[in-house]
Amino acid sequence: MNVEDVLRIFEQRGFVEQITDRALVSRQLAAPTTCYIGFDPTAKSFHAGSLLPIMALVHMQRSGHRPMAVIGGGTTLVGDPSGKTEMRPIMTREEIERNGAALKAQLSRFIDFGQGRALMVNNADWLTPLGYIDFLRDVGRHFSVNRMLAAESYRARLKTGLSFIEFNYMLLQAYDFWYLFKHYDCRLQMGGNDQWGNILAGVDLTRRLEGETIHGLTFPLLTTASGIKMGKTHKGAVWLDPELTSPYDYYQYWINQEDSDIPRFLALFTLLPMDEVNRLGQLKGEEIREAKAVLAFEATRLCHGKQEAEQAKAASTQLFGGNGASTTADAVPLFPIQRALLEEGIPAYILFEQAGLCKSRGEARRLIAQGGGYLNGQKLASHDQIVDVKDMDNAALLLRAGKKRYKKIVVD
RNA sequence: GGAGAGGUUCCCGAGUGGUCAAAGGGAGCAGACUGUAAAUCUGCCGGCUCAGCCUUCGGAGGUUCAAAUCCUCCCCUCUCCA
Repeated sequence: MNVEDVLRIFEQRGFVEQITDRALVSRQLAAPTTCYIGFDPTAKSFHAGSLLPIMALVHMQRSGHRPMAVIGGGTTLVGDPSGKTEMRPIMTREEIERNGAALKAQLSRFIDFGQGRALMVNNADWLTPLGYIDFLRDVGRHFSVNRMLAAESYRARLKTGLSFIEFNYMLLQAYDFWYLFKHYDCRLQMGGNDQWGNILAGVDLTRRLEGETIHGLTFPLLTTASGIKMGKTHKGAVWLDPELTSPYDYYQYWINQEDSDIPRFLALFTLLPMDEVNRLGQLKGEEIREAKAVLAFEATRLCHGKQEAEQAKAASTQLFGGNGASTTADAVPLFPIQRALLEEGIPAYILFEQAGLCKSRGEARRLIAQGGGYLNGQKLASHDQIVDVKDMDNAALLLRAGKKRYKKIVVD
């Protein structure tokens, strides 16, 4: 198979923060290489924050390499302290296993696991049978506590406290890398920059145990231009699971990104050729909206498929296209309500709360009082205005909270 | 194990007997301005049947007309010592 220069692709697209040795990695990647990224099964779905590593695996595969996704079923039992200020709650095995299975299915949307073109393994398989004494003798002896304490990831935790179980995390991840090298000839580990210390530990361990040099590469830790962690919104995380975050909301998440993030995000989160990325990235002023629409469409297409992406785009165009919103828009999140309730009539603020547009009735009252509540495009004058069947339009009601949040109410 | 400091509303952080649903900042929400952007300005920002009521200041008791504030016990965190 023809191997493309994936390192150059990574560099052009902004995937690289640190690299163990550029020349060596470049040489390694001249031939098909097995590489891995670890994912923590702490939830049953990935969120937008995991998209960067996922895209990295996509590029690896497209360039003729063999990506491995390692589900951290074993390491999650311990809890990675890197980049955290608090100890993470330790999860039960059942939870972790359930999550791992769901993540596997989700990753298959991005990567082809057929015919050994990519692999997915769970480190619980080799970590849980480890014996403590053997592990200490074989692996523990190669680690210098002095050096571990010097690592940024631990240094930050020294102030707030670090439990012994967390302190062991680095050894386990190092052992993973060695194990994957040994059993799958995996020679490159990638990860977020907070993983740098852990990756190096694996490289070191493998050198000591095998006398072989393997490699590491980290991605920049993405924050949006306003410094917020990637993939978070007021509603919490933006999930890749359409049940948790609808394709419409997913599309909206991307199209609402700040101007200054657009060039970077187009390179990272779409597969468009760099010529196109550069062209779109140079648009100025109002034209940036075009670039945002492309970003949103491409990102949604990668995650949910073309059809969903087109629906999300159509709904967004209708809702925000200037002609005013209408109940005919498809793909707007629905909220079913019992017919009887609507026939009786329901105060507007209660409807907003029930449809999930407001967290509490009090919030709904405030929203409407401040002029942010709309019914079928009409501003609501009073929070206790009664909404009933007579307000239906095309057998639906279109609620809007503020400028951007829509919900279509349909009869159950 | 010993000594000290501390646990406040989503986060940071004031408050040390009533005027406290609790300063200030951040985040968030809404309005204005715009381009479904940013910045800025304004308002909101525990719940409810909302000019009133109910539940909050680590947990459980107690003192008091009245407690986030005082007392007792317990849990947890941090610092120093062992």
